[in-house]
Amino acid sequence: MEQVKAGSKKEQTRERILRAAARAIRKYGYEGVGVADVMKDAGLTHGGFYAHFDSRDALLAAAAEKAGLESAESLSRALAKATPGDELMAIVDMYLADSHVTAAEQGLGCAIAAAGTEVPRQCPEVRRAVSRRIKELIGLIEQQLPEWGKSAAHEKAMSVVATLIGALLLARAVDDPQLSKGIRKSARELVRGAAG
Amino acid sequence: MEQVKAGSKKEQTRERILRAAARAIRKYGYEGVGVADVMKDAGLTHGGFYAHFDSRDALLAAAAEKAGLESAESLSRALAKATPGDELMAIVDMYLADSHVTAAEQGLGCAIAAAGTEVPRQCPEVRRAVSRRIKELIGLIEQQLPEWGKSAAHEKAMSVVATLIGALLLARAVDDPQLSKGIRKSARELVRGAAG
DNA sequence: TGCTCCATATGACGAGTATCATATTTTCTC
DNA sequence: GAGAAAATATGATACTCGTCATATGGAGCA
Repeated sequence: MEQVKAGSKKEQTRERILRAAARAIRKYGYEGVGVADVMKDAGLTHGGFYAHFDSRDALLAAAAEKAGLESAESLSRALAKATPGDELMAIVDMYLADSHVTAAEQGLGCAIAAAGTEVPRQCPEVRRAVSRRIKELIGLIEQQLPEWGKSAAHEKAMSVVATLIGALLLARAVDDPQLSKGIRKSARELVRGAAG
Repeated sequence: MEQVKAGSKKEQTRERILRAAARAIRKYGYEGVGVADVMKDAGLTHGGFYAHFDSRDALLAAAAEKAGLESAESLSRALAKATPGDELMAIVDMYLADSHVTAAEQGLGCAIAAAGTEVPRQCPEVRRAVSRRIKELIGLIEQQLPEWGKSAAHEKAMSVVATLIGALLLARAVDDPQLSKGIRKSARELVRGAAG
């Protein structure tokens, strides 16, 4: 793929396609991302797609990266607004909120909880992007656990991320709203106990 | 769909199709289950499929149920072999073992960790089957937490299941084997701390 | 052995897919 | 404003998918 000047028209279009693809991943999963639909969502027709990406897989990899960046930004915003000393639970409460359960339907929220089980079947580029994103997420949680040593904080952060993602996955999967709420509440308590 | 006599030839064939479909869900996810491939895997040709199931969705729902039953049996076997008093950690260690990370590639292991993020997009029958299966799993863990009261055990069980599934999802998604192992180890410690 | 019925196979249809060659429109430069 | 270059649209190809109508085969019974 050739070089594209920053800020050029083509670059802006590429960005629109990428945003649409990131939305599609959260809404429909990796397998559900169709070139034609993404292009339509970006306000374009399907044919021009290959002027921007070498293949559908290349799009998926770039979109996975994009989705990760968007989520990290969202977490950083929540962190900035949190009351000092309570940053971890602010993240947890945001992640396990009702609105995050339904967010995927609108193409918003955590892409790992929305399509994570498809990642092992994706091309290496996607897997690499997602792995990077997961490490970032762990690092972000790790920084909110200052009372433990660096190594212990890292250990705890990994399990906290696992609990959050697992809880959101289950909360979205079950068709019983009360169970969905119960799962998230209990995950919150588990994290609080482990971090407090 | 008409009634089928138990033990009849047709029933046996239906069972073969179902097993093949359950394998396919774990290998390729719900969206990756194709009627033709499943039939071929069951040793049949694609056309005869509709003599056994009304639609692909009906197959998915039945296969989700089947996959849940298979996993429950597997857990029960592990439970029977565990040393008394250590049942919970026996389950945890089996669930987070190296072999379970790679199991999906062979169509084995937990279907929720293999295709759970696709469940919200499936038909109501699939969602119902999966919800039932999740409740069973929570109940099974709950029974291994006798030192807590019934209500507290249920609370804890939900978060334990979330942690296990989240950890396995992440361990399968990342392309760094060391990180995969670290995530599972830390999840194990979190569960041990919460249950011990 | 011959007939009937159940189970499975063959083959086809229409819709949707990724991909690409080519045409058209838009944008920029002189 | 005219011509050049970039960006996007049109249309086609080859393929896969779920679904179904119909044909074939084989088992059990007379």
